[in-house]
Amino acid sequence: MFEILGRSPLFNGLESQQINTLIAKCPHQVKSFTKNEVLAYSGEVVDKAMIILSGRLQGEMVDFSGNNLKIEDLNAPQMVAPAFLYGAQGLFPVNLSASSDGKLLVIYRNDFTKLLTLDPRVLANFLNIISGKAQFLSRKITFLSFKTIKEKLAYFLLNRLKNNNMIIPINHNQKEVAELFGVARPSLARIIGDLESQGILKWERNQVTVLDLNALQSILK
Amino acid sequence: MFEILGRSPLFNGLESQQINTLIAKCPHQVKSFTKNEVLAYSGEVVDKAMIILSGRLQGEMVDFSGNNLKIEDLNAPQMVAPAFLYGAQGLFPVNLSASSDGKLLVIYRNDFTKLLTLDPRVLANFLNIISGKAQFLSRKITFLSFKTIKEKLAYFLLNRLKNNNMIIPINHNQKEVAELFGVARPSLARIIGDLESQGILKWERNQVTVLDLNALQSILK
DNA sequence: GATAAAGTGTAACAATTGTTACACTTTAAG
DNA sequence: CTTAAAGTGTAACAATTGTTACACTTTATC
Repeated sequence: MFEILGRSPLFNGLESQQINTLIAKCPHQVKSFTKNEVLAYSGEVVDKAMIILSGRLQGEMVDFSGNNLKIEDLNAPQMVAPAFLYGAQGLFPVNLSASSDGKLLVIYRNDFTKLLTLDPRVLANFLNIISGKAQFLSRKITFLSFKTIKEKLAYFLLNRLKNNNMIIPINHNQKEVAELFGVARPSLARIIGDLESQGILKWERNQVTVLDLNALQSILK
Repeated sequence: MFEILGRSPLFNGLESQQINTLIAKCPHQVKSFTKNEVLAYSGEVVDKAMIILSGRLQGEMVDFSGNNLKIEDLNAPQMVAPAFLYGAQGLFPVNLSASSDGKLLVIYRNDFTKLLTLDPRVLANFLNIISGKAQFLSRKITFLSFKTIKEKLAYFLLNRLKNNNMIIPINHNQKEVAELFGVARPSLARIIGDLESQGILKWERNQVTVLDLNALQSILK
């Protein structure tokens, strides 16, 4: 168990022995789950920290018609929904079920809070985890706020410019970039063609050359 | 100062005297700022916690052309960018400047981490603050993921259904709802009219009646 | 009750993207 | 080198939303 936990971001920087000592001071359970068992339903309160010790869980979004859409696999030593353990709306965002047999380390929220005070590294690690989630979501929102493919493409390219080097390596084909943007591949190709026609950029298979940086930037005004 | 901090969510549940004791144990500065002073630029590392004691700050998004768009006012006793203090990409998401003269409580990150270990209430409060941010952002992403106005409206209405009561009070006019969705008011009205024509709902000034719940739900398949 | 303001409904047209299809080009495999 | 597979470019048409304008309805004010 402590070897697995040693690989968890929550205990980054700690040795197995140190993790052992910490966990021993903290009320916890090791809970087994069996394949297809439902561990939590969307909308339920998250009142305990859960770290996967073995096996696999899956998170499924339930739409308003009752259909399930699998959105994420969770393996050891991942922590389940860390950003929902605290906060006024700390409800499971998805249905959580088991894809296989396995084990969970379970620590109730108040006990987990105490665990965080026992070692500043664990505290900082947990703060890093949930802050990282928030920052990822923040960046995603920036991207989703762009309404046109042209804006998405401009943002994508401008974010990859380095040291005023106008040649941007791209190791995705057009289909993959389109999927990244959530748009249709031919539609993306159309916009690329438009920007090429306007002399703003030159798109090749593994690289893009920005020809008119000002024009590209002003797409995002 | 401690009266102001007593109103900060970070110190919720603590008396002024307790806050006084905690802060005294923690290296900190009280920094003054003057109107129009730039306190931080977008992209700079967030290495200290900053809590406004007096005055007002504003966060401005800088687009790629260098234009500033004011997005947020911050007053006492708010904390500046709490979700960016930890995490690998903990960079200021905006330019931060002063709208007036005022004062900030400044605590460097490592010292702030230690402060969090001194009182489990403060720790839980901070975890609540940044977890709440993540949860808010997560909900926003759900909404932004809807591509059509019909989907946005279905989600908006289904989220307001309570106790199988098909009458939903709406205390926004169409213009306000359209702004909430980030769409054009006539376009929203068009979709409302479409759904009314289909017998799915009846839209009145202060309320909406859901006439065909199944149809509304299946918009979100 | 009359008038003004605010809110709503709708039409015409423009802009953007999605979908489907297929031709062409490039890359990979044998 | 040849063939097959993958990637790209483009067209035609459909779907959705935005913009502008204005008529109509409802609400607020005097």
